[in-house]
Amino acid sequence: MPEDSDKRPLTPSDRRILRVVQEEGRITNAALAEKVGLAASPCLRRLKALEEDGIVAGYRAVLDRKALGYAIEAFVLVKLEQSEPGWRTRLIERLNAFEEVLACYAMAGEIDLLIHVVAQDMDAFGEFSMNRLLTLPGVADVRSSFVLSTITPPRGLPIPD
Amino acid sequence: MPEDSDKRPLTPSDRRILRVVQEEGRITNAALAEKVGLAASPCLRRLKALEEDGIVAGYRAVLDRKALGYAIEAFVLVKLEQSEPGWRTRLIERLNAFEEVLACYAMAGEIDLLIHVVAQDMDAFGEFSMNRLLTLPGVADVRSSFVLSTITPPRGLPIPD
DNA sequence: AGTGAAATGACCATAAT
DNA sequence: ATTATGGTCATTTCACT
Repeated sequence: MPEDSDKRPLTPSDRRILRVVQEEGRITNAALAEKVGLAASPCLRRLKALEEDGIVAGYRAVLDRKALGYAIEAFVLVKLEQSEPGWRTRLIERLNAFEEVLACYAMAGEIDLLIHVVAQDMDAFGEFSMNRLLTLPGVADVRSSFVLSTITPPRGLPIPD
Repeated sequence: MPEDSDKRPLTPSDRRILRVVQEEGRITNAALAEKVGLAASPCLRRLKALEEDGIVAGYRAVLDRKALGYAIEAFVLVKLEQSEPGWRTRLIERLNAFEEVLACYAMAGEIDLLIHVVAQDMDAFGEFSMNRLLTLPGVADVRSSFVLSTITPPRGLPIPD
């Protein structure tokens, strides 16, 4: 039922625009136009169209995790119990309410959920994991894997030609 | 040895700015100033300072993965072999060269690397995983976990008061 | 191309140290 | 007094029609 509205094919200009704004989200339209080799006016129209179509879903500042005091970054692997219908909605709400959750994915296979998390320190992480995650209704087990270093920092999707 | 230069404490205004730009990275300075209750000029000065200090590391447009034709999103768990010094640098280079890698983390514990990946379809994913990842020198084993749905879409860090 | 809005920098005010 | 904050205004640049 959720249908991909209309997949207008991307023009080469669109692709160039996407490549740039994915890396420099706050670039001015004037500078963007120059980079992609368009005049300002058509460049802005294309960017707006990409936003309109949801291809550009939004813009975010990327903040420095450590500078903000989050020493711990981890991925938490969650197994769920077989449970009543409706668990999903409630669980999503509860998870989204945890500020330390950066992202959460429902997965195929052994692990049911993969949760990307930050915490100020190990104590805070332990409190989150033990007292808040594990006690959620439907959660059977949690296992945590800690990030030692970021080899490839989060970056954009490839934009094929 | 890379030391956190100077941790200027964040003012309440800084925090408000960070909360906003993390969600609306392309907001105009004028609108940002209004939202955080500052005049345009000091607001811009603070934002620039936050960028200067690396607290704001950059800005990115968030693109729609499916709209761009990536049906597959997965996390690949990699185990490495004991290997010669210098493996790390070479491996990082090789990994970064793969466009389908959205992020890659060195992890503590059983799994050595966690790689966030997209692919157009299963064929493309298989080709990447089998022919390109697994054949990298030093890679002992890869296991893939596929994303079924995104429960909490990637969002910003919590900014405490 | 033109008009209104935004960005940017020079300068001032106030308060806390 | 110095430092750190915010404000006002004038000029340049940009967004958008």
